[in-house]
Amino acid sequence: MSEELGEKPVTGTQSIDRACDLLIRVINSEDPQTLSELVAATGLAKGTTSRILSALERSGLLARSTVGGFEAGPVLNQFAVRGGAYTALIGSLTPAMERIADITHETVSLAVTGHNGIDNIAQVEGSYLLGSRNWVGESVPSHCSAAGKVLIAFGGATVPSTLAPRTTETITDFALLDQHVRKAREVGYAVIRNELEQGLIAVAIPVLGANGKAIAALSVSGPAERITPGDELHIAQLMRRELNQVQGLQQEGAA
Amino acid sequence: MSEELGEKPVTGTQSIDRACDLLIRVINSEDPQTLSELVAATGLAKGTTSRILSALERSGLLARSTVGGFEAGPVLNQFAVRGGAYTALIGSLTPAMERIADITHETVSLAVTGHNGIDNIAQVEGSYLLGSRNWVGESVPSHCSAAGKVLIAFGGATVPSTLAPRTTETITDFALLDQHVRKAREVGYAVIRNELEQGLIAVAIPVLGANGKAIAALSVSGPAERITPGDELHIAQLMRRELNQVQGLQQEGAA
DNA sequence: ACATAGGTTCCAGATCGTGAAACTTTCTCG
DNA sequence: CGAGAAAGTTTCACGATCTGGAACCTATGT
Repeated sequence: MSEELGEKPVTGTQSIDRACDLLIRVINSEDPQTLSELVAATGLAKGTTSRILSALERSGLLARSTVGGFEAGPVLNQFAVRGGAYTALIGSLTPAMERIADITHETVSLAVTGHNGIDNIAQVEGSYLLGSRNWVGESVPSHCSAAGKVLIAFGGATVPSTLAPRTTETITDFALLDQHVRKAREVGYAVIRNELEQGLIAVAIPVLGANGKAIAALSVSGPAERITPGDELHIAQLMRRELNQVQGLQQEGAA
Repeated sequence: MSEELGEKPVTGTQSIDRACDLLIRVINSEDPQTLSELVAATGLAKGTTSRILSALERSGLLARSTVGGFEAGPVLNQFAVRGGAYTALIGSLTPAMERIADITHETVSLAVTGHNGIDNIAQVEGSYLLGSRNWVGESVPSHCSAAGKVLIAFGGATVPSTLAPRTTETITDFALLDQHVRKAREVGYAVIRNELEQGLIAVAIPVLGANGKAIAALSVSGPAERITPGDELHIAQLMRRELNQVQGLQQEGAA
């Protein structure tokens, strides 16, 4: 999903690249992945795939599920219970997110720049029945996410190499995206209206780290019926206010 | 740490094995690991190590820390926020663990069989000041852990290939370990007294899965001054009683 | 018992990874 | 500020290592 022309070929790691690809496919899958599924998905030879998976299993990164197929192994699950790098950040911002959710009644999300787009790492539900579902652990392209736009605007992410459309209103033009990014840098927040999904509005502000660059983005999202263009500034200001109250703590979350 | 004589050589994955080793070293380290440190630790050539780490970084499994050195990358951190495989198990048993801690005032731990020994995946502190520190995310050898003994006894782990001593009382004799394991299977719980650390006593019972095998172990641990041999049965019975109350939920945790 | 799908092992061949050294970049300290 | 060292990256020829097809297992279902 990121092999663009002009990229240097990168040589000397074929087998490792394949192993990484397999590993990531498995750990990003909800269900255990069987050898055959992985062979089909990657196009590798069956023997090769089997050998690589066995190596990953031997190291404890993967394990065979009792129901058949591969899943994350003890080494990774153990890593997960230790918490990972985002826990400090999430911990410091959760109270602010809860207050924002209380006031707006909308879903509040925390996102960081991931390996392939913007990763949602925490979420607090609003009280409305109609709201964003829980997408913690999922990624979205940066150009059609409010969090993505502010992260780009404040040095926390780079412009993606392609602007794939998600709706008819998704920004697919680099110049237009640049305009939105400049605007975000100017006003301190970014918005998406129907750009990720029809009817979905989101407003995001950057969470700035010690070096002045965005390390994360805080966002409020809800349906177009409830969040009007006139609400955007108000929501952004609310988020900024709440975020400022934990500004001291926020720094630890950086790194 | 597990290359014993008699193991089949396993060929065809040298580079992948090296990559896994590097990856695991990095994610199991508290601090970012620099290239030089990893070169020194693994004995690999500098160029080779650099190339492998670059590949792991490219895939998002590792990332370069802002302070220098490698740390877990976005792909793994994202995996961690999704929770990993143990969350269901931990969630279902936490209430029971809290009640046990309330009654005994001692530290209660939950452990599973890991890739290299017994992994502690959850812990509830007792009220005593003197107690086990938090060792969630750490592993201990199965032969000197109460959890390890019951896991072996109830089919949830295998006897390690070597019995390394941790104290003068650590079991280093396979026959003696077998006696302890049989005893555990007979009475339904296992104990360590000074075998992991001088003065540390622990009592563990198995958490049985759908197939009748142990999927985890619940344990209470504290200093020898407080947990006398006479208390062991009592503690085991208490744990069993509390565990039985969530028996229905427990099954989901299997897998 | 047979057939089928899913998975593992084998093997010869050449592709791919290796390591030493050269090179570049980033610190460190006089 | 500049020299020197330390840390990291790239290069390249060589041959060890990985590859993929096919044979070989082994469950599972009919």
